[in-house]
Amino acid sequence: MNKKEIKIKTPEVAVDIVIFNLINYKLHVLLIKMSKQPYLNKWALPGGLLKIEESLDNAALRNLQECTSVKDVYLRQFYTFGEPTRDVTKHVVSIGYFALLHNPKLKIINDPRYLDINWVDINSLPELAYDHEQIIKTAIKHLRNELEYTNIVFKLLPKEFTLKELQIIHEIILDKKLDKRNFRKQIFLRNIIKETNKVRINGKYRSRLYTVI
Amino acid sequence: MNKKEIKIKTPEVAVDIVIFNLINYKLHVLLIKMSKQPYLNKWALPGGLLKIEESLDNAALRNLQECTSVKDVYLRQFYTFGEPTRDVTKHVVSIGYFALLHNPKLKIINDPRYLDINWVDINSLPELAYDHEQIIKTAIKHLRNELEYTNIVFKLLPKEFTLKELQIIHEIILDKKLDKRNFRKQIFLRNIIKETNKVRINGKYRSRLYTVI
DNA sequence: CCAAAAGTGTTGCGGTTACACCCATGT
DNA sequence: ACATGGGTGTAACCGCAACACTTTTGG
Repeated sequence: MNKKEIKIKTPEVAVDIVIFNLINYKLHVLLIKMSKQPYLNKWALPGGLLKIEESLDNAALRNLQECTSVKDVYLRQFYTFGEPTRDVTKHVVSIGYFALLHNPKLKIINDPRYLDINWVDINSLPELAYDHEQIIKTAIKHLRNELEYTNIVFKLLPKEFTLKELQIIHEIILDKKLDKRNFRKQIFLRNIIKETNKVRINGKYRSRLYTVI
Repeated sequence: MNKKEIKIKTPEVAVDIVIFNLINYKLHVLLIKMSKQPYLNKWALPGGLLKIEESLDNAALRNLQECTSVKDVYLRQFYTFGEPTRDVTKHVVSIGYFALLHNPKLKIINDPRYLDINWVDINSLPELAYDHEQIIKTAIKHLRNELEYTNIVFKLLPKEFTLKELQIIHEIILDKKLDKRNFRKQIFLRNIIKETNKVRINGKYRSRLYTVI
């Protein structure tokens, strides 16, 4: 008698994490390559089943930390995906989280479920396992929406950043060009950053560094 | 050998529905009284376990229709609650939905889980089972938020309504007084309602009825 | 004639947008 | 000297908020 024969069929619960990171002024997400059928060699989001007596936020953080070494991370639930067909093998309801962080170290993969791990530009996603493309698209919408109400964008930047960088991130997430002077006016008006006395030297150009208040 | 002994412990999945309705110009939610320990005689939200191979939206609609007779209903997922302690007996992850409707017929209760069913003013909630108070509070926040972006508020009104009624709903949900002239200007500007040639007579007063475009 | 609700416009302010030139520096 | 990016201010416009009186009608 093995487990499968006696298992009572109920939907299972998982979390999937859309981990955003900015590389070369492009928004990337962390993907892992799967080691098992039916999604062998397909890319997918990090994630996994919720453990009994574990909170959703914990499960998200745990799965995040299996891939990256991070301390201060913005991690937020944004939507739950439950179509019975989203996983071809069984019915799994997945709670979507997105994370914002800045160039974290990736951990060596020691998870047998994963063959590889990589940052992928959100504009050049490969074919993804499950409904993970939809999850990423939905995450981007929520990220865009939150940008307008919160200061989460700083989580994608290093401690010290230039105004140009800050503007570019806004442009990427909102997917439109912004006016330099209006952008700076607005930022200063909101009183959320302050000058440092440092300057970033980039070739012959130098620009002032700022930091979050 | 019974089921309990061989059951593999995993979190279960449920949906809970916050059904909003407007009664006497007050926002109400539908609550049911529970028939079983440990929440015997406690009020709770309608809801129930997700069936295998059932979509979340379907589960929400099914549970909604067990209580009310509705055709056109606005039903929307807003957040997922998964604290292991939210149900004292087992670990249930619950996907929260809210529904907007106008004075639906309540069905006779034929669900053995329910002793009673009732509309309750959101400002005089009794002590609730599980974390349902938190779920309702969260639903109200999301309702308020959506009000600013969408036209969902009409789902709480009859087909034909007065501008006064429309304004009152906005005031209730936003929890603040609005200026009559500004409100009407805005509504007309948005081009979302049109005049009917009917008039509501209320005692000695009469006001024009409008309908959604 | 008085009380109560319906209905109707204008003005001012504040925030957003549009827009162009100078500076510093490395080649 | 010139090419490139960094940095800065003003004017027009639009949406939002504040605000009060007239009309109707039942008692």
